[in-house]
Amino acid sequence: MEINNLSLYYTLECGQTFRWRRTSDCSYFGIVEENAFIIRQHGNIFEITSTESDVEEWARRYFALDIDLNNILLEIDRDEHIHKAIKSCRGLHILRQEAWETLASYILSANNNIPNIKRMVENLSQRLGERREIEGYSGFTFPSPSAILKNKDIVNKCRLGFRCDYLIKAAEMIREERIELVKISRLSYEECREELMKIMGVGGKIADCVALFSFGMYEAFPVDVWIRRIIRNLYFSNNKVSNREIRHFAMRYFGRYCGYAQEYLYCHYRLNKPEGITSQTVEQAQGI
DNA sequence: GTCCAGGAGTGAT
DNA sequence: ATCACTCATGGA
Repeated sequence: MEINNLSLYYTLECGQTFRWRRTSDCSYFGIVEENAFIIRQHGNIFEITSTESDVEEWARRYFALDIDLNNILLEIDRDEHIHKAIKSCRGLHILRQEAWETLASYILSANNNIPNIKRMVENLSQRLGERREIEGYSGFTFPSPSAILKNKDIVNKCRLGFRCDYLIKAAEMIREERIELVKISRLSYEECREELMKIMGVGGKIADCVALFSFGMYEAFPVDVWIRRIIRNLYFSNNKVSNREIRHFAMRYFGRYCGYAQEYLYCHYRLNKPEGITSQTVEQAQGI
């Protein structure tokens, strides 16, 4: 299918999802909900192979192709810093990911790094998810709350550290319907954030990640150590400033699509200056 | 051995 | 409200 202005590299490797693997020929293999996918990009032509029947409909939803990305980027393009990030991460879309997996993954992200988060998510999936295969690649679905609760002993062996209890308590809240993610997704952003923060192990940052990366609430601005550094450096002359102040500043400064500003800044400052990824690799992965 | 990683809970002030 | 401390794990 033809999709304009979508970069698989920036979209799948900017850190919003932990479930995609770049293959040797720079296509991507991943499991999303119940299905396995392989996506190949040649410029603006995307070849999607999947166990899912309607891949075009899936892609429209998952990559949020209904949004007007150019208009969003125009609105957040406030100065030369963000302008540079927008230009360098061309084609980065914020995904609409499944809510439970997103919540669980970001609970595991606390005081953790991306390779280790990926390892933990993969560990859980291998042990408690269902196997899916496509074109010789295989992976596992992310375990449901009930699958996790039926196998707490196995969860305890997944090396989740202090986050293990948080994950199990969150799964209990979901199963007991004390938290209903579908309902929460329909609330206003502020109410949504408040509800998510009732979950043990979910503070403001993780609530914002779920709101942004699952519910498409672009007014959310998650503040992690990297975005904190970036904002402090670019807009506060490295002066002392709290995470709350950073968040309020960014929401006011970038406006209703500040979540996109957050992701472009994060991606630009992390992914475009990576160790181990040469610019050549980047270009290959971009499908140039 | 030390420091850091897409933080959050707890308790003291 | 804001601080300091702690939490388990793996990599540099």
